This record gives sequence, structure tokens and C-alpha cells, in this order.
Amino acid sequence: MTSFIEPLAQESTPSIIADKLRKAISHGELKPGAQLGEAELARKLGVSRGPLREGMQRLTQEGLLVSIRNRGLFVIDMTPDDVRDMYLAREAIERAASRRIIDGDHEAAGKELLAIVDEMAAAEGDPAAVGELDIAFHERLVKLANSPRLSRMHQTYITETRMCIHALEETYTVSEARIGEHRALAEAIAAGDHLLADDLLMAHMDDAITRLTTR
Amino acid sequence: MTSFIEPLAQESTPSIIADKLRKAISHGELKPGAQLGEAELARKLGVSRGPLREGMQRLTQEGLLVSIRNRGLFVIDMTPDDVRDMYLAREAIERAASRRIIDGDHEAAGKELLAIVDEMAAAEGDPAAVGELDIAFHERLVKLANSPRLSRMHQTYITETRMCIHALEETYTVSEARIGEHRALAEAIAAGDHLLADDLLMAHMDDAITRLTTR
DNA sequence: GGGGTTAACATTGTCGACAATCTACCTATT
DNA sequence: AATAGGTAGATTGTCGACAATGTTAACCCC
Repeated sequence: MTSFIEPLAQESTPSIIADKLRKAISHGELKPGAQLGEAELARKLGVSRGPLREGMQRLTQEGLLVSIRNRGLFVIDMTPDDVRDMYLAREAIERAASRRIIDGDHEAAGKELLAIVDEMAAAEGDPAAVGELDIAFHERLVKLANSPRLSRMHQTYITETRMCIHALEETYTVSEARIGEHRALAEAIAAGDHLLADDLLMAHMDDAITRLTTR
Repeated sequence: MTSFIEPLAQESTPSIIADKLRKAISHGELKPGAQLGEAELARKLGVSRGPLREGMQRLTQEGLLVSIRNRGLFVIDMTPDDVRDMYLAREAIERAASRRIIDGDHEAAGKELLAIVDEMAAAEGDPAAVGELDIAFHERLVKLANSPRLSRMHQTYITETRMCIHALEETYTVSEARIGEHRALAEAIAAGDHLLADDLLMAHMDDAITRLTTR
């Protein structure tokens, strides 16, 4: 049991705003290319422009927003090149995460990941549910590595991933192969097989790229 | 030759401020644990608190500053765990970069990297110069991968690296082994050897960790 | 009709002031 | 003497107003 007495970290307003904006972007409420009008957003969020601008700067640093001077901030438009680059970054992070997990308690971690894969299999008929579990799998993978830096970076790219998925929701289908890929990866991690996990992860990312860039 | 006609991107004030702060942190002008008083900093930079706070939020997102509500922003204090985590992140990024370089024109890239190694060898007597070239090597490595996302993330960790080096400047020595490590890595990349480059990179990072955490 | 100029509008960028909060010190009481 | 309470100072958090810039559209001239 963890102690109830711990330093309470109240998060700052800009960080809350950044979270809200990230959610809005990932769920398609703020569409790619859209401008974030400060006055309107501030009104909707019930804050003034100051803290809102501070929060937006965070997302700009993450690369989720692009700034054009004296014009405003816009949600990034993901080109096919961006999709490739995003998966390159995700691959880098998740490979490192898997390596670190395997160097630690990979059996427990593998079990957790397999649980998610089981949920995926159970939800096979529901593309949206499988999509969410897919993301949950990768989020858990990185979280299990217990690295603040990997987690922070990953958050950004998960947002971009959600954004892409949302953008082509209509054409988003579930292949049984995808569930199998996750299961294989989870098993490789449970087994502590560095090389196999690496290869599976890279192949998985390549699949995702082709799935998102060709249609 | 590149075209002179290209979309001119004027960078915003918060981004300029963020750059200045990053430099100040990496060069030890803002020491680990130090508080960034807004009024004073704003005066020194010749801007008002608004844009300054926006710039500081960027660094907070990067993890270079930590925010304590109603208390202010502080430069992070790198614990040994932080050093390890930072190198984990750098390793992830640079491995991905080297992989991508090797999939492209690795011979040209290797040549560029070897040129830096030659400069290192020439500057062997001067620890500060070798340190700068060490960092320049890794910056070039990532830049050659041509990935906006890897480059953006890397910038953060290079800042943290500089911060650490600066913090223990007195005990910072140049071993000939370090130059050799870089040369071997550059040669592996020039040769297009995935596995060797990977192994060398990981060993190199491990060395750096032990160099920074034990004394 | 095309190109250029001008003016009005909307939006962002910046600033100064006020409110809220925390820290540190001092005082009084047990 | 130690602790609780209160107060003053300083710093951050928030806001509204003003200035600067870019865009759009109408208008005029060639």
C-alpha cells in the first residue's frame, strides 16, 4: 500500500489547458490545419488569453501546433512524410522501452501486455474498441519502461497517432493480423527476447505506416 | 544550390526566449535547482512577463524546468537517475537516427562524422574543445537523419547533457578512448553496418553514464 | 479588365496592474 | 521554551486594454 501522505503536486493552469487541447486534437475536435482562435478558445475554456497562450506554447514545443507569426497557431497537417517521421519517433521510443522492460521484470510486463491483447481479441468486432486497445497497448508498453522522458515524448506521438486514426476513421478496418502482431510482441517481451521484440516492433510500425499512407 | 525563394519563417518571441533560456541553462548561467524569477528575467531580456512566461512553458514541457504552483519555475536538478534516463532517451533517438542514416546515404554521412572525429583528435589537448566536438558529433548524427521529430527531441537532451558536463567541469577529463569510440561509430555508419553501429552506440552511452554518475 | 492603392476589420503580440498565494518573521500565549 | 497565530513582504497567477500586424475588400487608375 502506498502512503497517503505525499507531496501534493497541483498542476498549473497552462498544463491543464495543454492537456485539454491535446485531447481535443486527438479526438478530432480540433481538426488538422484548423486555426486556434485565442479569443474564442479562451471563452470556451473559461480562462483569459494569458494562460491559454502559455498552454498553447507547450503544444507548439511538442510540434502539435505550428506558429505563424502574427497569424496565429494552427493544428499541424500530417503529410505522409509526417506520418513516417512520427512512426520513426515512436519506433525509437518503443524500442527503447521494450529493451528496458526486458532488462527488468519482463515476465510481469509481458503478462500485463497480454491482458490487453486478450481484450483486443474479445473486442474483435468493434473497430473503435480495438483501435483504443491498440493505443492502450503501446501506452502501457512505454509506461512499463518507467522512464519519465520516454513517457513524456510518447504522449506527443500518441496524440498524433490518434489524430491520424481519427482523420481516416471511415477507412479504418481491423485486420486479425494486427491483433496477432501485438500478441507476438507481448510474448517476445515476456520471453525476454531482445532481438525478436525489436524486429516485431519495427515490422509493426512499418505495417502501420503503409496502412496510414496508402489507400 | 538551394533556392533563395522560400517561405520565410519568422520565429515568435516565445521561441526566441526559449532558445535563450536553453542556452543559459546549458552554459551554466542558470544553475540546476535555481529559481527563474520572472520580474528579473523579464527585465534582463527586455520583454514583459507575458512572452517570458510563454517561453518558459516551452522549457517546462521539455522537462528542463519544473513548475511548482504559486512558487515559480526552477531549473531541474539532475539526479543520477535523471542522468540514466536522459541517456536512455538519447540512446533511443540516436539509434533511430543511425539506422535511418544507414538506410540512406551512409557513406556521405560517415564522411561528415569522421571529419568531426578528426577535429577531435587534433584538439586532444583541450578538454573543453573535445567536449564541444563530442556534442557536435552527436548533433550532426541526428541532423543527418533528417527527421524533424528526432531533432526536436534531441535538442532537449543535448541541453541536459551540456548542463551535466558543465556541472562537473572540474572533473571532466579527456580519455583517448572516447575519441576512438566516436571514430569506430562513424566508421560503422560509413560501412553501413546496422548491428555494429547499434552496439557501439549503446556501449558509448553506457560509458557516458558511468563517467557522469560515478566519481 | 488587370494591377495597384487604401482603408477598415479582425487577430495576434505586448504590456501594466490587480488579485491570490506562499514564505518568513514576529508576537503572544501556555 | 515551544508552539500557535498573525502580519508583512515578495512572488506568481490572471486579467483587461492597447499597440502592432496581417488580411480582405472596395475603389481607383491605367
